[in-house]
Amino acid sequence: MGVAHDTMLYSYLLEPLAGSHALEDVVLRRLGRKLPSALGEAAERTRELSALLAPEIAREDLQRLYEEIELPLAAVLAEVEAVGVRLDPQILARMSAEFDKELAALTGEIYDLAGGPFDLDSPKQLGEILFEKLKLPGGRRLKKSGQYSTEASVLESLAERHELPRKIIEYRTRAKLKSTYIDALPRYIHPATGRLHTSFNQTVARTGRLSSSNPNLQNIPIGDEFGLRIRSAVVAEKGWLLVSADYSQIELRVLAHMSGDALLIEAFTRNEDIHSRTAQEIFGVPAGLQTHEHRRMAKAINYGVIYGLSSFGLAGRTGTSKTEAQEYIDAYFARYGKVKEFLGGLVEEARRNGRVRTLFGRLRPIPEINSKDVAARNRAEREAMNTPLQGTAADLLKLAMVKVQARLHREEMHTRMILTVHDELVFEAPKDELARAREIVRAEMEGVYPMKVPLRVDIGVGSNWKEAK
DNA sequence: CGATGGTGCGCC
DNA sequence: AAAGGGCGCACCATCG
Ligand SMILES: Nc1ccn([C@H]2C[C@H](O)[C@@H](COP(=O)(O)OP(=O)(O)OP(=O)(O)O)O2)c(=O)n1
Ligand SMILES: [Mg+2]
Ligand SMILES: [Mg+2]
Repeated sequence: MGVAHDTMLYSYLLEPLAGSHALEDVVLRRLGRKLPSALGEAAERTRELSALLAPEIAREDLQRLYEEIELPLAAVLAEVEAVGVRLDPQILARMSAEFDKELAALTGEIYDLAGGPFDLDSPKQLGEILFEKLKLPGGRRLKKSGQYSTEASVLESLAERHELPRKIIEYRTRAKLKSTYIDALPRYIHPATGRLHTSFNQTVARTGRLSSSNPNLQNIPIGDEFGLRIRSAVVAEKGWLLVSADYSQIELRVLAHMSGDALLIEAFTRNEDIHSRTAQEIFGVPAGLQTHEHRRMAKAINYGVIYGLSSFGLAGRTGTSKTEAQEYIDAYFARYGKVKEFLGGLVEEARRNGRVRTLFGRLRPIPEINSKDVAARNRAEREAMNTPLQGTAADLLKLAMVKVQARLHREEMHTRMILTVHDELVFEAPKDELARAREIVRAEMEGVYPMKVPLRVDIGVGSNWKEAK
């Protein structure tokens, strides 16, 4: 027997902002009573709940999203979680010892520079040392706690006045990698399978994205050499290979489709790389000479500008003046005229309906859109601009997951899906199935849903995740 | 002692 | 952080 009504998915689709969609909470919220502990009565309440929610799903036009995407996806996710990923604990064990030494040395240097020991993991203590004891300039106060801000960008701005801030940044970066990944991940290896089994949460993100927890495998480092080493610890079984398939410039392509902007559509029809072009424009580096870091920063700028980055924010990130930043933003939207119109239309839609939808009809309420609090309202406008694009990209990947998995099953392949990261799927394939697996993945992902622009997927293969990307 | 809030930061 | 969006986790500080 299959599943007919999934109240958790119903609830999430109807109220994506709700904090919980656990049966107990949904019964309380929607039926106004406590879920009985007696199983027979609990079953009655559950049936009553599904009878309430199913027609609402239909009224809100969420039926196809539920039947064709979310419900079949739940089964796919269960499989992906059960398969798990292999981790090479030796790579991380070596790094742990290495980081121990490095962190100890950094700690000593920092105490010397600070004129005494303190808790390096305490931003509160660090702030007092920097701005009171050492009397460094600035000292912006945080809103909620009144503490001094000690985040990396603040420390960076202090770096020319004192050696300490750089050391702190170095310490923080190393400590973060060690505590969150190097030491934490091996503890999650399941004794029975010898693999890592994350949870992919289907009812958490307000835009329709999936999230991953315990452990989170959607934020495995990639940034610098150490990050790459950590990523290389996610490995394929002997005789198998990892295949990574990541949509190229996905939300930009979604934007091109939804806005209908001719120039953006033409760019993708010509197979151009907008991130790389932005890198060239901002840093003056031609495509051939760009590092991953260049493209990554350019990507952040592209999405930042689209989703409401201010001239202040852009100037802070690029080091240019606020005036120049504003000129860049203006030029950006002047170039893509219909993009500006389209984003404005989303804000209008939110004002009118109190909510926005993705291409597939997924809903997100924007409750603060008419707020009198300027900050809250501005934030709501940015949410209204972001959600249809981020959410449509999520819908596309979810649909692709369902299709790819169906195809792998239908063709009785041994290739298995092991990870999903927003616009990327990772598979583990037996070496002799590799070519076929690649074909299937590319075909199903690129053909998932025909759009005004082609969808492109970058596919890589390797014995570990770093190599495959 | 555990829960909660805040800060900071890893990724997309 | 006043002003890209979306997450989860580690750690400190504080509260009850
Ligand atoms: N700083 C960032 C990075 C990513 N994203 C969103 C938009 C991207 O489309 C999506 C997927 O992230 P990718 O890193 O895969 O970015 P792209 O798909 O745009 O580029 P690429 O061609 O490198 O895959 O996540 C974002 O909003 N802000
Ligand atoms: Mg991508
Ligand atoms: Mg990606």
